[in-house]
Amino acid sequence: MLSNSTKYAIKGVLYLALNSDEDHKVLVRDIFEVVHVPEAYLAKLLQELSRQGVISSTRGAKGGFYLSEQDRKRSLMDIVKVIDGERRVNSCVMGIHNCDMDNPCVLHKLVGANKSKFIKVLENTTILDLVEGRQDIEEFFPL
Amino acid sequence: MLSNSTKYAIKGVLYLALNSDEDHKVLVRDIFEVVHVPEAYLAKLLQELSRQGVISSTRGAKGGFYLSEQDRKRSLMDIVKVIDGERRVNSCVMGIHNCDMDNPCVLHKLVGANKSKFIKVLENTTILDLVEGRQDIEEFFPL
DNA sequence: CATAAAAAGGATAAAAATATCTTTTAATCT
DNA sequence: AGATTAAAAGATATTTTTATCCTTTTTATG
Repeated sequence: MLSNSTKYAIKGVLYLALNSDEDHKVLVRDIFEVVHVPEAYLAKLLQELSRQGVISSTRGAKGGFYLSEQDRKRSLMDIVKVIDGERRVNSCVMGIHNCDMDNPCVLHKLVGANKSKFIKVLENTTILDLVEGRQDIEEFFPL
Repeated sequence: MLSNSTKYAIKGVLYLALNSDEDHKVLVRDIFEVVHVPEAYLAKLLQELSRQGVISSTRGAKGGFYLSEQDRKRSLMDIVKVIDGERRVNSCVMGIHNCDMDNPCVLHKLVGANKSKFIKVLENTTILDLVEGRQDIEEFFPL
């Protein structure tokens, strides 16, 4: 359902949520070991998230990646959409053509309810929610 | 969550459930177009299912794939396990090491309940259930 | 303004998943 | 027995995903 890339991206963003802000930018070099994602690959993922406005970054000396206050209000789904694309998430669990939430196949009836909830969770949970103790982020590390 | 291969396999088995029995074996050649899976690839998947005893087959003239009465009592999870392997299904949604249903990470708390239900559905739904109108299989074709 | 720091971008490589092709083995039917 | 049919098995090819490397551009600062 979620690609490894998306999982990596979420881990990276959670790290930023815990360790960065406008004044404390973070280098990929400092994240990748903690979250167990290859440095260059994590860089690529964060770059893409930044390009799409889901996270923030500045180049050059004293630069790095960080989360603005706005960024923290992003949902997990925002990350998923950037990395996996909307299609992957919304498409039929069974890969059946012409089948989606509105026009479900048998397997959807069986499984779709769960999937819908899963998607809603992703949509309704922000980075902030996760960090602000609504979920106990501590347990999340080491990732 | 489910690989394409597993989805293909489920489609193939459902076709067998609807169109085969001990006396009416079915050739891959007759299935693949209906379920929209490449012939040789579907053959591979069905062979594996047969080898693992989830479906039945005989070689040679009058041979083919079919579902015995026993086979029909198999759960969807049995198919998933053969094709994707147990690990893939049971492993952490987030790919976090040392995290599973018993020892869940944050994302598990968030998402795990849905996943558990999803798994239970797969475990508790047999081929027979799907075919015997407990689920309306007709809608399932064309796959 | 020079230099160093850091993300961005492009091109390539490796691995995994998906798919195909060819040969072998087993069953059935003259 | 021999011919034919069809799955099983093995080898190979393609595509997608994941990952790395190297160069370029941007920015801050001494």
